[in-house]
Amino acid sequence: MPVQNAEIAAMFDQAAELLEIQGGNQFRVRAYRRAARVIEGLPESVRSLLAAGRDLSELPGIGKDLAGKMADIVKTGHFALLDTLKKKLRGGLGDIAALPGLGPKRVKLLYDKLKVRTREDLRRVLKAGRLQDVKGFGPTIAKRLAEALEKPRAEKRFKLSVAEAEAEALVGFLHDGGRIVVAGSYRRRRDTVGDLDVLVTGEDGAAVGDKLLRYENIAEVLAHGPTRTTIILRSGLQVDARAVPEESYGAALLYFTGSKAHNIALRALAIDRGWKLNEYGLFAGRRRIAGATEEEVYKKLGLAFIPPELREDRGEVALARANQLPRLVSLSDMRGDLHVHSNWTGGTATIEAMAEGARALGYAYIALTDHSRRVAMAHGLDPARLSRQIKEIDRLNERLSGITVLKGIEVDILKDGSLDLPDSALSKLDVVIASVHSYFNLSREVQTDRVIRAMQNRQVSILGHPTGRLIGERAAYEIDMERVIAAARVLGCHLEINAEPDRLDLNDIHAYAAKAAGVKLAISTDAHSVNAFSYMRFGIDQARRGWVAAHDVINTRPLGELRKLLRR
DNA sequence: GCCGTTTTCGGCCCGACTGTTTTCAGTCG
Repeated sequence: MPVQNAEIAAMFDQAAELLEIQGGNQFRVRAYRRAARVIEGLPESVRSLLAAGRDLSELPGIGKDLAGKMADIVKTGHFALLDTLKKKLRGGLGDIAALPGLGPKRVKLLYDKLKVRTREDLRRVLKAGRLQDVKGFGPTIAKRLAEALEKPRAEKRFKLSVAEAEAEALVGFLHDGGRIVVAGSYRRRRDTVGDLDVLVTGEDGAAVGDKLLRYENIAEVLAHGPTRTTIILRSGLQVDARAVPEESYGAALLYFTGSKAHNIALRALAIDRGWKLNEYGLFAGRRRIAGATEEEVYKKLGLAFIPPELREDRGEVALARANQLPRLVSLSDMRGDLHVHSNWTGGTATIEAMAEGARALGYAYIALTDHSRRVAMAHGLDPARLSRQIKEIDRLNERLSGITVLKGIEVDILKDGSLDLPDSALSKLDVVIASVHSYFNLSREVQTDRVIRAMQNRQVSILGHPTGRLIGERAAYEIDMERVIAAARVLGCHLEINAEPDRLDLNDIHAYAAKAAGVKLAISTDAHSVNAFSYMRFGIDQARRGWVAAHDVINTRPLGELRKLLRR
């Protein structure tokens, strides 16, 4: 089992935490954390970068030392420094460091004074009332820790679509004529959101916080000051509301949107010029030289405007400086939806209703891609029903104007990589999506071979939801996406970004890798109802996060061009 | 531990809020 990037990142994060607790150099700690973020965001595995002879120290935030450590980890599966750190602390302290109010200093104190290492240890000293003996621990912290220990350890992230519903309700409640915007990872359109960062402008910041406290869905108030209020909603979603004066709006939006790494990169640019950047503006000495808008701040720093989806410190700052940012795909570029179901196989609407719904959105075409027979639950199509459906679509197209319904199928990839319908049936279609809906737990190698074999069938135009993940419910199946992308490029097969908000599959990183490899993408909703066409925006979000431009996406093309791209 | 249009040493983002303080350290984002 090769070491995954996520595992290397986790090792670096753990090492950072333990170094911090031991009072190590804070900048060394930060270096490990930054490296972890960089590794997580890599479109290729560290293993294959090494195999290709690439110099890891060329990656941002990775120097000679960390490059060597990454190579060691890939080679041995172990991170020697982490093992040493753990040994020093008798197995590590990560268990309690995640508790609210416990940072590195207090964790160290607890260990030094009371030998507390685990949640169990902490529970014991709390019960014995020994926490008061330690300087810096008062009754309030003790109470909060006791409460946190009772709660399940849910560090939960919320699906973007769920966070969006919460955010829209909250903004509706808070809206008061002034500016109000939800920033943070929500504005960067990450596929999951940990909390909502709400920014408001106005003279009376305290009034906004006060109003927030009257919101009906509050479970808990964590902090409430004159400019900042933090609450937890009943859903468990945390909300940080921050009020700033109008002239600081842009700087505050920038700061609150993040990512943290992106902000640090911008602040470093400011320092280079002898300036200071904070949430109130860009300052030369005490003079504010920018801050009312984000555009203004970027311009002063010598950068093109960077769309929020790109602000992950993955090279966007350098490209903005060279004015070479990609022109990202947007919803208005989309001319059709290539993954659409009807009531023939489990959808809620007729083919005609889906076509009408798509036309109302301004689309020029949809591909009707119902399930194949293997998906018995949805009454998937066999060759005979597929033939009938084809005839129905032909008749429909004669009647319809302003939209074309392409004939398609979402054909199941069987266990051995063969397809659920014979070529004789598939060859009558305009669009064939091949998807995995079974045998999720094959080994990485077998699963990858299976999917690539399916793509080798020249009838297949698109690989559907390529990793099979359901956010928060089912992890992606084991699959070597680098091999899949390489095969897609050679075979001329397209990859799907499935925009269904539970899927968002490919994710942003894989989309970036596909684009970088020259593989074209289809962004499609997998709609089972007319309303579900609106999911397209979530797919666009992830594509934009993956630096995808309109010309990288096949369903931005006019129908004639699309037809050529679908032929292999 | 990283990094460089003040380059191989000496910097490294910045402010709000809380609790425990008696002027501020720790945590958090």
